[in-house]
Amino acid sequence: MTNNSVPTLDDVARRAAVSTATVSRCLNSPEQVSKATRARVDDAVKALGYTPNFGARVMAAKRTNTIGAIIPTMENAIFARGLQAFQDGLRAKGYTLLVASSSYKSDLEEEQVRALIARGADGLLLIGHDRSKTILSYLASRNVPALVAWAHDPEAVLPSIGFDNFEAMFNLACKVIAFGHRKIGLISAAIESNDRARARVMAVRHAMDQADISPGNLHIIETEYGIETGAMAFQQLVESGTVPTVVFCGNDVLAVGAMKQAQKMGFNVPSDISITGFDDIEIARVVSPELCTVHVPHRKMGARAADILIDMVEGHPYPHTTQLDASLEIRGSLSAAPK
Amino acid sequence: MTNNSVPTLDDVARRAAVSTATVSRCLNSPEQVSKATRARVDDAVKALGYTPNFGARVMAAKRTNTIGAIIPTMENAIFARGLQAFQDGLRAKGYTLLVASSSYKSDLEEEQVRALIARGADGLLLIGHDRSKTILSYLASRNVPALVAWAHDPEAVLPSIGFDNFEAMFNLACKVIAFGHRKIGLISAAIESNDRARARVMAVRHAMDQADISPGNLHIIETEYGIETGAMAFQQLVESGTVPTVVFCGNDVLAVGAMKQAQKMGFNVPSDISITGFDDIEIARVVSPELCTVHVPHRKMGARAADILIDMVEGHPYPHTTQLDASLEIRGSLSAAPK
DNA sequence: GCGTTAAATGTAAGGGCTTACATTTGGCAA
DNA sequence: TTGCCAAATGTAAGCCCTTACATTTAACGC
Repeated sequence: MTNNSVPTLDDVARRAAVSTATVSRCLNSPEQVSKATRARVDDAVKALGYTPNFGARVMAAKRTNTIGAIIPTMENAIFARGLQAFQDGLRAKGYTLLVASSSYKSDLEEEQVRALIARGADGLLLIGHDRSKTILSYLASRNVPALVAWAHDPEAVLPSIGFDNFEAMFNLACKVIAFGHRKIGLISAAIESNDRARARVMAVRHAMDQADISPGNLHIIETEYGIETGAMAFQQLVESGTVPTVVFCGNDVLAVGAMKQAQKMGFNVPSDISITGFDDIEIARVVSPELCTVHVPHRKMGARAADILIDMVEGHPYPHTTQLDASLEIRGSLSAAPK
Repeated sequence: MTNNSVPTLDDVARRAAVSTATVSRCLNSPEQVSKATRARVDDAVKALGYTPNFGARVMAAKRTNTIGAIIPTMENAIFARGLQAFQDGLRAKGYTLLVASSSYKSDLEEEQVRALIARGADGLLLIGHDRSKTILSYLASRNVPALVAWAHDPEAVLPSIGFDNFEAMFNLACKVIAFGHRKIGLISAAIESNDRARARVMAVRHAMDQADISPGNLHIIETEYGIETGAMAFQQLVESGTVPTVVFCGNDVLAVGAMKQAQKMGFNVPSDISITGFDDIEIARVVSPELCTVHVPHRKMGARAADILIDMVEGHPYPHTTQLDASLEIRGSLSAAPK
């Protein structure tokens, strides 16, 4: 480079005594360039410390090799883990991940969708099916493929990969009911605009219905995500009336909070109160008793999501929905209902 | 737009009957445009569903409003939490976060640095000071400001925000030694190219030295990050010779693994063996006994890091190093050494 | 050595935006 | 009314790549 600024394709071309087109080809489809030339160009690239200008590249090629992901929060281990696998999958195929978080707020999510697309995301990973028509039509109009993860709904417009939240929770609930539980507490994440949480609640209701347990025996508390909030919710649950014999929790974090609080309040888990979670993150095995929960294959989901989304972006065929199995993990925090 | 493709500035300009320059100004410095015109342009933007083309914008403006962060892994709650705060801070000032993870590998980190810069990151957040000269000079040559977090070293080339890993661990070690412990185990993350881990190990050594405890009384096991690996490391430690009365762990996750394993092997924590962690993530309070650890202000660090990095990027003055306090959390997993 | 063809390389046209500079407009003092 | 100046707006030059198309080179069979 003649001056002290960042080198461009032109500088490389000049130094290697070839045209810019050849340099570009060296970088993008080396097989089209003769060995000798390629070597010369590579040397020049190295000597100048050249890195292609992203903006220019995007403009010229109309592709960014960037995939955006919008998750509710990075602080939930479940998303972090899935996302790590997702990123590894993307990296393996030359894509970069752009992450944004919506804090479980749908207007924020909408903003993030726009931001990511504005930045040229070739495709988007979203969590759950709940979102406004606005977003959907925006996605459609911009022609950006989007994949929904952590949910499974063959009916939905967007393709998805995930497990059946309803079914998984339903299975758990049936199991719990078979253990003799009739007075049931449920600590859930906010249900509005969170189809996963909603499905889980509905599943418990449905299982109770099938077992002829009056809906009046179900007490639901909605709260934010967190150990603390789980603990508070448990306390509220207990103080607000009859003590349940089992408390379903929308996820492991809430469950751990609930369990801690139960123990603090003098209940024995599980002989006084059983507690169940959802997700099977590491913390589930760390508490004692170990948390009975639903195992979700986060990593697998992330990895597969990467493959599918890339197929979508590159125009290859892909499955509209991919269902993974979520399995019950019956552990110490669940036992028969006290007499 | 005349055809069915994505609308451009030109389309907006035409529809609002102004020049492209005016539209651009409306978007970037609205105060330069008269109210009436602005309204007209805004309408056109909305009507067309216009979103600026990122690539073009980057090319023309040479700024991306993007900050890159390279963390070892998203799966460690400590980074996830700090990063969430970091992102919130960036968002508040109109920046977007680009995340990459290096899996604790320095060559991978180097690759990611290049990738992020190639994508136009205006600034970079890195973890820890350990990295090759290559990276440093690359950063310098590209003129991209970088801030180091989770570490504090006034001597280092790169500005940093964090706490003094050595001092924090030293304080903890002194406390532990004051409890009468002499046979000491240490489970650490890999030390090579991880200055935080190294500082923590050195701190224990130093504290022992000061207390005239022979270095022979220290047994160190290096292992990867994870609950499982922590458990295995503990087992290895115990089986490889004299049983220590205390086991320092490089972080909470390892510590939890170690504690679980200790209990599984029939040790009582803390009366047989004390165990300490580092980070004070949620899990530390979930295990029983609660984990004695060092509290690190992750969120604060993330938030401050965002502010500082933006100042760097925008050319404002900023502190070369910012030290935060890491405080001891003496909890149940630490007690006096057994007689 | 010639023609034919494939491989290698070059030429140059965008791509959508920002911004320096040029021009127009409108308000206001004289 | 005129002239001046600031505010508002317009014009057009890049920014740095990729790629369609054009051209040159090399290889090969005869």
